[in-house]
Amino acid sequence: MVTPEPAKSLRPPGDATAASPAASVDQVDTRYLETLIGYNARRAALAVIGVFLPRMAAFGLKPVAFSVVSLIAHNPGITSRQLCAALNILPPNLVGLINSLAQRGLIERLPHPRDGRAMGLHLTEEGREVMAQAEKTASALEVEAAGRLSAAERQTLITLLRKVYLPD
Amino acid sequence: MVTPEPAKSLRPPGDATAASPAASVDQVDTRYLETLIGYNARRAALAVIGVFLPRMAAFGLKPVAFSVVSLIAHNPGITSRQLCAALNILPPNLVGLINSLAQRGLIERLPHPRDGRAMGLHLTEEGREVMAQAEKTASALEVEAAGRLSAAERQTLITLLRKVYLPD
DNA sequence: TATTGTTATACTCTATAACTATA
DNA sequence: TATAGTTATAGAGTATAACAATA
Repeated sequence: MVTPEPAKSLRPPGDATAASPAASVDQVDTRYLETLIGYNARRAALAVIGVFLPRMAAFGLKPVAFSVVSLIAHNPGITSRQLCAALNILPPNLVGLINSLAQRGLIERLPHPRDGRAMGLHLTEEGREVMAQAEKTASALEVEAAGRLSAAERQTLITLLRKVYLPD
Repeated sequence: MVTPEPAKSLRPPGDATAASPAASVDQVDTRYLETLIGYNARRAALAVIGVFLPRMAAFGLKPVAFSVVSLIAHNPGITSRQLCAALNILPPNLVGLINSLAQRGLIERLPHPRDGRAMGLHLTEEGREVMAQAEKTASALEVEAAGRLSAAERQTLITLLRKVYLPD
């Protein structure tokens, strides 16, 4: 018998890097990747978005669109440039989104009170109604997406994540 | 004077939703979005990737490629299908990546010991050398990316993130 | 019949350069 | 000159359908 028995899923605590050339893998060892914040943050974000997408499809809002409309709701008169800075979006990529939101009647562009180049963004009455429901859904969805976390753990997680991506 | 004074950055604790039609925004209020785990996780992941990309460009490895090579390093003989399942990648999107890694001489495909359809993936000697440096860089980069977090906080963050995206 | 790896392809997301109008 | 918004376009990332070889 040249072929060894299938490797047991339990590997030495050190590592499994040294193995025979023709080895096969039973249980995939992801322990190293799981020591990296970037890896875990990305996996967690994609998992939450996976729950977010089908639920928010009822409102026709994908994650970025939801963020944009939410910021307009809480910052009446915000400009495209301010949205881009706050959400790390590039201006050309926001144009189409703003257009479609305006066409759907969720937002409207009013002239900026002090800068003739800029447009202040505001929710329409329909936009306010849709967003009230959408934010309610998004907040409820949090519990479902992070079902194994207690309220205190959720707060801790958010605090730590903000420390990662916020300057200072 | 019809135009009101620019709104102060301090807003009432309740919210700033109600404001005059022609209002302009001084400081953008992102407090609602920051109550959402998905929003924070996505922002944090993008921030870490922003540090990761230029540093790992020296090895010619972007995040997904790094994850793939790392899993091959720690799981010699892993198959494409297993990589896809572990990293949530779709098979057609892995083909080109595996090809380029093989062409660069970092990995090699050996026949699977017990499944004639599958190929076991292994690092070459050069792949082992590159990956040793790459993982060293990635781990050092963690401290830089999460500079404001203590070691204990980093561990807490990782534990909480895993609870979000891992089943069970 | 089910699965591995693959091709072809489409769709979405993100990035860069350049233009206009206002400041 | 600098900035807000826009256009056009390119590139990267991600998705589905269908196929050949093997289980």
